[in-house]
Amino acid sequence: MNYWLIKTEPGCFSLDLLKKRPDMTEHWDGVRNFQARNFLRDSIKVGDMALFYHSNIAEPAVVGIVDIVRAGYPDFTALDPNGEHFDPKASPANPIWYMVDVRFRAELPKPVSLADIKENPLLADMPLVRRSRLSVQPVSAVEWQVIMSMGRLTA
DNA sequence: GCCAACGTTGGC
DNA sequence: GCCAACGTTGGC
Repeated sequence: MNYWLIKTEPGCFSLDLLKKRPDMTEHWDGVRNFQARNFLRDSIKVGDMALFYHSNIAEPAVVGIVDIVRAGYPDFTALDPNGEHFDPKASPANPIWYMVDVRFRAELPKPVSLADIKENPLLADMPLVRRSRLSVQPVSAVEWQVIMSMGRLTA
């Protein structure tokens, strides 16, 4: 079982949206970065959990956690010429891009902001802090526990 | 809205 | 295969 952090802009895919449909899964699609793609395709497994991070807003923060309910499979949004995530190089035989399905698990009673994360020396090695724009990144067990505790979420 | 970081593209 | 130009991300 591994831990991850996935970023979304709440304008297009917010935790609230997931929360409203606790019994449904959602495709987490549109990732167009090779390093992130590799994690989605090769590393993320069913049963893994991910921190749900809202970016590109006034106070970017980890706002909740989601379960990975389906491991990497081809991101069909790359094949839709009218879609926002269309990639002319992708084809059914060579999908290039991958996505996973996630399901709402919990909301953090206290969102953990990027500022909070930067202040905590235990979290200094997170790619998030190292100014990476990576939209899917691994999280260590220790980092996970620290963020759970900062977010006042008890298992 | 600005701009720094950084990944990708394409000419050579 | 180098590297300049360009596009995107995302914090501020």
